[in-house]
Amino acid sequence: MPTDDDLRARLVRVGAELLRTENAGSLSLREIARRAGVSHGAPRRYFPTHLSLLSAIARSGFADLSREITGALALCPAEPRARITALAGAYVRFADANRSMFELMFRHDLLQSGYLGLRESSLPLFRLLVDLVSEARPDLPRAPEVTAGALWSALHGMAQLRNWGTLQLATGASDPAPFLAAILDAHLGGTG
Amino acid sequence: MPTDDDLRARLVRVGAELLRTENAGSLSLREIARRAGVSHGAPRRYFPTHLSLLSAIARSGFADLSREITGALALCPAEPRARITALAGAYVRFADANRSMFELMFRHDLLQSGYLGLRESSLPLFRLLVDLVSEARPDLPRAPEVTAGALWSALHGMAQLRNWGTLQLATGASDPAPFLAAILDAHLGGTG
DNA sequence: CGGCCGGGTAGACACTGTCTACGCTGGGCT
DNA sequence: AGCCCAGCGTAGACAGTGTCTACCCGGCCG
Repeated sequence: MPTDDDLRARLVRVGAELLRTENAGSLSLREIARRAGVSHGAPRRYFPTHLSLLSAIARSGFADLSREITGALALCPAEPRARITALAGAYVRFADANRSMFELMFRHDLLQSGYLGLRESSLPLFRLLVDLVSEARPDLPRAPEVTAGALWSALHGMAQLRNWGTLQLATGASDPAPFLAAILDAHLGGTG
Repeated sequence: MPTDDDLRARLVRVGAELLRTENAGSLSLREIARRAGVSHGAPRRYFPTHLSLLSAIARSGFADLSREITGALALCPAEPRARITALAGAYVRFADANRSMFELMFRHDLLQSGYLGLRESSLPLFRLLVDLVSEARPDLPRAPEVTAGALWSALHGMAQLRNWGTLQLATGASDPAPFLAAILDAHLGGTG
């Protein structure tokens, strides 16, 4: 239980923990400060504004997501299609397991998106996807960036709609697997 | 300029207008009341809580989206593939043109999603998409709900990622058309 | 005419984010 | 040694917010 590190990191960690029980809207600066055991003015030393603290928390969320994805890729065969499947599964699973964090991570109104290069946090993920796509299907008629962008859109939208509950309500299916399979098959072709 | 209708409708309209310049996070109850020319306690007569007012505003957003989509479908040939393309274009265009409203519409943390059947507001849209899909490709191996869900996920995710700016940043393309084409081709097959 | 009730006002309360002035504490310099 | 200062955190103020409550006023019905 590392409580002896610097306040900056502690605030981010406390915020991320709080995000597992509270929703993104109720992540108040003062509450984070309280749980971190400091006064409400203390965070200001490290984060000039509420939004910048939230941005740092979101950034830690991207790091977690990155970890989960690389973790899933580690224990999966080298075949590109299987790797894309693993990546997609990890993405959707993360969104399911960390609903509030996932929502915060893509809330540009809360996030002063330029701060700390937050928007860029997802670029490595995208590049990885581009590589996997062009490896899996070097024969695609479109640029791999386009296919990868479409694929990512589908993953992200599915995570979001599931997070909102609409997809389950509309289709009656709570298992994301069929949709994932449909998306991957559609963009990468068949089951091969 | 209808300012003579009841306060309930006026509040929703003022909120929607405000949402064209402010972002979803700063849609305060008191500000809406001010712009509507009433005291800060007045909305409470019609909306017991801030969230319920926001939900009503989001609902009006779904109505607008619905209008735009049916409008786009009206001036488009009866061929199903073309109609799906029109629907998709209208969806993404709406998200682009009404960024804050689009974001509010899918903010489950703000929206007490059960209120006024908000979640259900998107069901007709989905059913329409299911019908169009099964009409366009009656030979698909999967249930049309699955394909429609995957398609909707892709549309929605693309709108969201574009709203956030990531897709443009990652791919360098600001035109949604190639991605839309890729998505539609992937799920509906070729250009036929 | 009198009561009443829908619909709006105004003030209070706890809470928030931000700003500012103030302490403490430890380390480096003369 | 003595001092001073920068770094770090505290505490209070301020405007603004959502919610709650008491009040008020005008039009309606009996």
